[in-house]
Amino acid sequence: MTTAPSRDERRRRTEASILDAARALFSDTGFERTTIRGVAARAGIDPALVMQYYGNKEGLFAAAARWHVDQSSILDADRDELPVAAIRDLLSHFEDAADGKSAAALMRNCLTHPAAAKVMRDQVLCDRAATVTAKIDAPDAELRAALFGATMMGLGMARYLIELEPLASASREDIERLLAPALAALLT
Amino acid sequence: MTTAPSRDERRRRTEASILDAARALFSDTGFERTTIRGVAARAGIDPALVMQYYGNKEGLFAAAARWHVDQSSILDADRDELPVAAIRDLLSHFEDAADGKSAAALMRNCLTHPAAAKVMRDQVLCDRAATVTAKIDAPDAELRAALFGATMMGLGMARYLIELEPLASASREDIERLLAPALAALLT
DNA sequence: CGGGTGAGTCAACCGCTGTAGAGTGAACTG
DNA sequence: CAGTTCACTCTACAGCGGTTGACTCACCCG
Repeated sequence: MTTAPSRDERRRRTEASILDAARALFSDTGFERTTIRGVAARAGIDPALVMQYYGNKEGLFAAAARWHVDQSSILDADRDELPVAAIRDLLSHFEDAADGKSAAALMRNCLTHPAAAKVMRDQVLCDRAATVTAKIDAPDAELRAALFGATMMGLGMARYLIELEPLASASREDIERLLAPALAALLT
Repeated sequence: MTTAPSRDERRRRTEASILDAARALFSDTGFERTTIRGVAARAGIDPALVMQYYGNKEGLFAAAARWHVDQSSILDADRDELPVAAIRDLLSHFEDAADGKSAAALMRNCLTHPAAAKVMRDQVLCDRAATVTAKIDAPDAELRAALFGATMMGLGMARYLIELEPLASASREDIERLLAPALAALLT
């Protein structure tokens, strides 16, 4: 038998279970259809505790729906490697056990929730577009980068949120093989 | 001065103004944040009248958010014309004064509303993918068509819903010129 | 051991929103 | 002109859901 967890340990685990539950619900059913009561029930605690830790529903959402940009492999890829790097980056993001739900929660709500829309537009699309823009030397570089980003977003939504077949169950290799040339065509 | 409108005429105008108001709100703020009261206020009538005409909120949404597939120009395009035809089709759809709001309402909610998701997946993405699949003669035709559809969806969302610059204010010609080769690369 | 701190609970409030039912007055019909 | 239909309104209900404040109890510290 294990020793009883300390108070701090308990708190950390509770917060984590709240975030897990919130990510699952926000990413599956969206912000509006997710209720504090639902999150609390899934986490096995009282709704008021969620409020105590995150202030309000917006705060919970902000904590649960993030896009982890830490080490994106597109930063140190040159132009020819960019398509493959971007695809791998996106797929890894969604299939990562820890970050996947968080990314899905953000993307699921980016069309209907103001805060999610802002993060998506400013941090995800614009920042990456700037990176892409810097790497290509063609007229209309910004527009090409924006189309690049739009395509990647469409891929993520169709595969992971809408679960469009056969895209949803295709292998990473097949997606890379077919999509990379198309992305490359955007950059030249 | 004009003669007083007949009862039928009044009714038609009222229904149209309700649908207009509903499309504007559904496409701007999404299904959940749109209220029957808000629609009624915008249409200048009583909330109960909305219920009387459309039964409930779901019925109103179903009537307001549609994808008009009547004459899609991708049907009689051969493989080489497909990219340009698909782009023109999408842009026309959204920029059409009558259908644009309706299409935006559907797309805005396709990640968070079950009925919108179903229409988007089955009628828009799958049907068009089948059309595309039939026109290309390559291995992985279905997957290519799905990626094609995902890219088009990403374009629509980024340009019209997220309004990502410089994509949102780019000319149709520039988008065609840059994106068509990329789509073509998906089909070969 | 005894006071304090903080995790977690309970019960309740209250505004919003979808929805229902009765009512009203003007337009149509015979 | 009398009766009927129908567009439209008013009022009210009922449940859901975010949010709150007081409470309980176990753990930590001096």
